Amino acid sequence: MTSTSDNALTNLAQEFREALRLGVYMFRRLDPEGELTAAQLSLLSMIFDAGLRVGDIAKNLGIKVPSATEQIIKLERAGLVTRQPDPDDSRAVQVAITKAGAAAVESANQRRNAMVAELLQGLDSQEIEQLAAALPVIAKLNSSFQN
Amino acid sequence: MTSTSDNALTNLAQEFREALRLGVYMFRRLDPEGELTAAQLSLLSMIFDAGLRVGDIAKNLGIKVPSATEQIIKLERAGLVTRQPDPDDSRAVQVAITKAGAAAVESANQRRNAMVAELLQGLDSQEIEQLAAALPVIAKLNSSFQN
DNA sequence: TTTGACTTTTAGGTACCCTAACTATTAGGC
DNA sequence: GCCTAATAGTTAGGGTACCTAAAAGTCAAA
Repeated sequence: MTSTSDNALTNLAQEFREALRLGVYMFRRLDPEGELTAAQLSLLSMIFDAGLRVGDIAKNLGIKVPSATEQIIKLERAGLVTRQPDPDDSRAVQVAITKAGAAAVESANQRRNAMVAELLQGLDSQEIEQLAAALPVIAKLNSSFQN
Repeated sequence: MTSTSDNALTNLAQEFREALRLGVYMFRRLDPEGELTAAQLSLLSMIFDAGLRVGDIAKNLGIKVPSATEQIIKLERAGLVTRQPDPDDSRAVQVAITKAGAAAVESANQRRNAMVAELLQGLDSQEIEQLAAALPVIAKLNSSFQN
């Protein structure tokens, strides 16, 4: 009989979903005047250190390949990434960040982090600790939800 | 000198944003075959117990009134909500859930909660506690980010 | 060397959000 | 009792970011 713990887990699931739902809105509203949208920043951050192929980007973002292509083309037009055929596989395309792209990422991250950090100042030290302790758990959940 | 704690807060902000970013994708993929989209479920859940006016719904969802109107009209066409003029204020519109709407919410919540609960089973008891402790904190952050 | 599997792009849609402008109703000052 | 200002919602038009289906090019293996 695990019905009690099952139920507790379901309640937690409900709360988690609710927190996530609101988080979606918060995430979207962070720095809406900024030079990069949330989706663009996510993509650029991913290739910040090393270039990736379109398929890898799509996979890491959790979106389909055509959606990734679309974003990448927009970023290329804005001069923030380059697209070059993969020397080892001519079917594939290597996407790399440009200097302008890297600068945009850093500036956007700075602005958004400052906004969130300001929100965090409304928390007391215990809440800060609770949040910090849970972030790795959430990251684990996110990574365990593949497909 | 608060530069050290400022920096810690900024790091936490970065981690939090990252968790949220991944959470957005997870949230989007929950039960994509379901009868209700995530946005529809959020709206219907909100009026599950008692009807609300369009403006209240928009406010609670964190979206603008025209966006709420649009969703509500779609739900009305699907037979999941009703729209009736507020007897106390003829400008206002009361949105209430129908039986079909309530049934759809319960079924959708059940499916989604089950999916998340299954993910939660991959956590140990300490991680469960850490997550549970942080959810109210995240809710507080979400609600403190208005506009 | 042909066939089937991959990688990406193109084409056409959909969901969900926005601002600006409009209609209808209410409420307050005179 | 009016006129005006504020409020509630809808309509119109637009944008972002996702999707599926299908096409085009390349690879790899029988």
